[in-house]
Amino acid sequence: MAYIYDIYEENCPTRQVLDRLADKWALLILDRVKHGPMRFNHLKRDIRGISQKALSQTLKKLERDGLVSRTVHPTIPVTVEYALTPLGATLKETVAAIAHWAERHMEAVLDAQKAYDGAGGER
Amino acid sequence: MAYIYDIYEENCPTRQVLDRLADKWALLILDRVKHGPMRFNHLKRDIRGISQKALSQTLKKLERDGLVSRTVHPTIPVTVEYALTPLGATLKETVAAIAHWAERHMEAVLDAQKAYDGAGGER
DNA sequence: CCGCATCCATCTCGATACTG
DNA sequence: CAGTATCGAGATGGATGCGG
Repeated sequence: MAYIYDIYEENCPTRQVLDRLADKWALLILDRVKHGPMRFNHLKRDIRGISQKALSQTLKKLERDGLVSRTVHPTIPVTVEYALTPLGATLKETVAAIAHWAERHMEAVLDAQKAYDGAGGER
Repeated sequence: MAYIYDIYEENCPTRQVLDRLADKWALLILDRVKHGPMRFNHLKRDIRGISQKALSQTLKKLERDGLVSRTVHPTIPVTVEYALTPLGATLKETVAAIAHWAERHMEAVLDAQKAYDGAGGER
């Protein structure tokens, strides 16, 4: 299987996109938002362990990449909703595939880690 | 679609696996290695921009996770080959899906970035 | 050829505090 | 509610030199 672009080349545009996806928080946010719009603090509450800063930064990147939309409702106080854009929606299946792989093979990975650490890691 | 584990929970084992995959170099290495065993310096040459340190570290993580195998051939000088394990092979399709999404939608992302930067980014 | 050790610049991240 | 600003700590990355 060949690529149109050489993804092993530096500065390959595909790599830049790959870099964005290769982000722990980005994947979780995309997965969390795929069922419908969500507010900032709702995301922050749901995605345990993410700091406000990381959430803010990651959302901004995703917005810049056109994957997530940001809608401000002029209520008092303001509410801001984040949702998948049509472009972002095309990622749904891929993100789900990653998450499900992680689920299915998590135990095997954990076992491999144990075996590895037990074999050569101890001193 | 529900998950067996709550991937939004901290310390969820699935998240740990996700974190490993959410790595720029890991994805590139897995993709590069999926057609057969490769030597260390071959990988280093092919994956432009990766430092020896990053390659070495990422390979070790992948080996620990049981995704990549490391085989030392006692030649002089030694040659070391890295290959997908059976577990790693189950990731082939998923990694390919990510890479192909990046390829297909790269232009849209680049356009979105341009629009975003042009609209509110300039000062 | 493979890869670890070290040094050092850089960056990222989390916690905290403050604004519209 | 939804962020931005700031700061210090820790992780990360590249460059270099050495050893098996």
